[in-house]
Amino acid sequence: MGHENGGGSNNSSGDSGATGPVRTLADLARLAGVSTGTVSRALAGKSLVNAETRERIQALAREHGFRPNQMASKLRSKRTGVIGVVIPLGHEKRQHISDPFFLTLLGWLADELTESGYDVMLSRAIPDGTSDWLERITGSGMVDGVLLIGQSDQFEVIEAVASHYRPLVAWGAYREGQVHCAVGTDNIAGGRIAAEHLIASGARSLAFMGETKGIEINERWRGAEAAAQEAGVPIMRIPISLASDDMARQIAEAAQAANRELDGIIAASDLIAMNVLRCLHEKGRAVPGDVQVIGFDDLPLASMTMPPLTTIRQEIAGGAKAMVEKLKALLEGNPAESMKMAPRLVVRGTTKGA
Amino acid sequence: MGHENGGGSNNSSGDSGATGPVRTLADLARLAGVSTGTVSRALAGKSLVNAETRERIQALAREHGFRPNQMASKLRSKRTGVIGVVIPLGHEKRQHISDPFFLTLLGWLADELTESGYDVMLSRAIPDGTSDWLERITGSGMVDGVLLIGQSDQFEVIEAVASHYRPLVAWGAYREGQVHCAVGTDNIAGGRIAAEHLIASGARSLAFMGETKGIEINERWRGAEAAAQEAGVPIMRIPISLASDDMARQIAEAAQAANRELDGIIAASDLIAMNVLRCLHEKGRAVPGDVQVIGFDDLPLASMTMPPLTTIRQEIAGGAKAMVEKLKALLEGNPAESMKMAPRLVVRGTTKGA
DNA sequence: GCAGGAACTGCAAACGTTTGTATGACAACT
DNA sequence: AGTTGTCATACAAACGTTTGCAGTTCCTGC
Repeated sequence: MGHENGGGSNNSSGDSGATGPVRTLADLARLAGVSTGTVSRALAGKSLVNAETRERIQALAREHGFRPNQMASKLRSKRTGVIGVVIPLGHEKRQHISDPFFLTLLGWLADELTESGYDVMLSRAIPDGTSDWLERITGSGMVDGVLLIGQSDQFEVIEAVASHYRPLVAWGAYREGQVHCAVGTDNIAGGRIAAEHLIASGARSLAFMGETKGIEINERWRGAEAAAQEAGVPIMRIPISLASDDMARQIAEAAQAANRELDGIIAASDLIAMNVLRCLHEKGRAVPGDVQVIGFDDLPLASMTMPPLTTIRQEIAGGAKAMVEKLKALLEGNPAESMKMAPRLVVRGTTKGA
Repeated sequence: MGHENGGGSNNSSGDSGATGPVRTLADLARLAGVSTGTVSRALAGKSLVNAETRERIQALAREHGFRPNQMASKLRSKRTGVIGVVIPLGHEKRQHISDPFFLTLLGWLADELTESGYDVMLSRAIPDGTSDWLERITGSGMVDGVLLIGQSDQFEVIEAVASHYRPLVAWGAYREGQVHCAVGTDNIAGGRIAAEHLIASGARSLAFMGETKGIEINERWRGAEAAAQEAGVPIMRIPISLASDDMARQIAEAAQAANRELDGIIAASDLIAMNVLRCLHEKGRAVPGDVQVIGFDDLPLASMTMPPLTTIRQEIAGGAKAMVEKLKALLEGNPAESMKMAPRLVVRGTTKGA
């Protein structure tokens, strides 16, 4: 391990002529006096090769810092060891991965995947009206499988691709009978819980803040709307773009317009909730005194706002783990069922609690 | 373009027997009645091939949803179009990519890289005492170049690898004469500015909160310490681990121990600052009335705390852009110089301002 | 002492591209 | 008309692995 030079048996300098850098199996084979096939097997640690020879070859490889070319290996073995993680930007024009929910999920996915020995290939995809954005990734032989961070408004495209490309798991909504495997939260229930909590805490006029074009947020809206109607409480919908600079302005305008009446705000995500909080603070409205606010996601930063944010928790870490497990099942040819996780109310300081 | 069937010249159904799925250039070549070489050139859009033939082949490819196998392509052309983005976890045992600074930088890097037509391969590397963690990535022929998100405590390893592997750019510190290209903030200046601002705003007893083993944070500490000494203000150093659950506890303990005297806290990062803020709030100490707090990074979430966080801004987006540009220069064989960006004080609500 | 296995190892054929060179056709110039 | 040149395409050699199959050696049991 420690010193290598000075030992004597090594040929680190001047042996049988200038042995250039060892770049290929063939080079190493020549050095070891065996065939490339044997070297390949030895490095793969297969038992087909004599233990002693294997050790010798591995030592030689280490000494010369040799690493087999992955492209060649992958081409031949038709297995890349790479999972594509794709973020469909969908309707959002702003071309950013920087959304904290995406990043959080990505972090957990990356952890799980590397844990399982996979490499992660990150792609930001901008749907273009065809299914090309996805098939470019699935069909290139570059990845063994694909993980989708969100469905955006591309449900049909994903279905179409999944019908002929098996190893694909998406974070998002599950609709009865869909073919692609999805892991996500029960957003309708989540929306409902949020509205019910607000109403139970005394809110009498609600607003839902979020752009409802994406499937998931649309479901949250529908859940909230249903709960409000059942309770006979008025609820309005205020679309908020996710592009962060617009967001503040839009929220300000919305708050302006609906100034007095509102006393309960359901934000479609924690990110929106944080902006709402700040906006209300600037307007001098007390939270939760004048207005109660509830978020969605329970990102790490939700507990750091002032007051800490009441929110609907999605099990992001658990979901990431499930996504990877299901993908692995699919890669092995086994079926994988979609999974809908129950959302959980986390009461903190922005609602009057129960 | 529009309809293809019914024209007559196409063989989309029933022609010369069941033309199975088109998987290789050879398949397509047979269909088009040309050689694989021509198909390859046609799909690459090279001018060596007759415009008409090229169109025909491209149309055929589209029709059959053919995509050339990337592994084969990359093997042959020795160019992968992939950039490895590596997060060295270094001294931190906790194996998480989820640090918000990392994720923010990663987001920008991914945006810049995909913009330039590169794919992004994400690796979480756990340094193991050797340089293997890095060479495994650089030496595998899997990526064209490597971007390091932070140097952790692996400065020497990075230097060693960079001496024989050119296309490598790191976010982090620049030391006189280093061989690897680094892009980062002048952390010493940043630490100094933070301390000076606190002192100018009336702080008389400072604390620096952060683990100073990593190069960058160590520099921030040195800058702050120097400024404090010059002003004759006492400053203490409180190591804070970055593992988020420990963090809160450690901060609470530290605050306990140094209870009364402290009136100025320099957090080594915004994340730490947010935890400090929350902790102080729980203890009932007013910010900035009793204690002033300043962060470092200016992450998006810095403006969302209550009160909004005064911090030292690093140009993360600009830095990401620079990293990618420098990497591209290196990939083209040109030299690339390290870059040290000036930090900027952003005064918000957690200090008494000036 | 010999047949029948084990246990290893070598050989060579893929994997699916890209690309340098050769070939053929046809136009243009002398 | 012969030569030169251009253009379009075919041919075939890489790229560096993995892996089925076929040897080779050596041992075991009869």
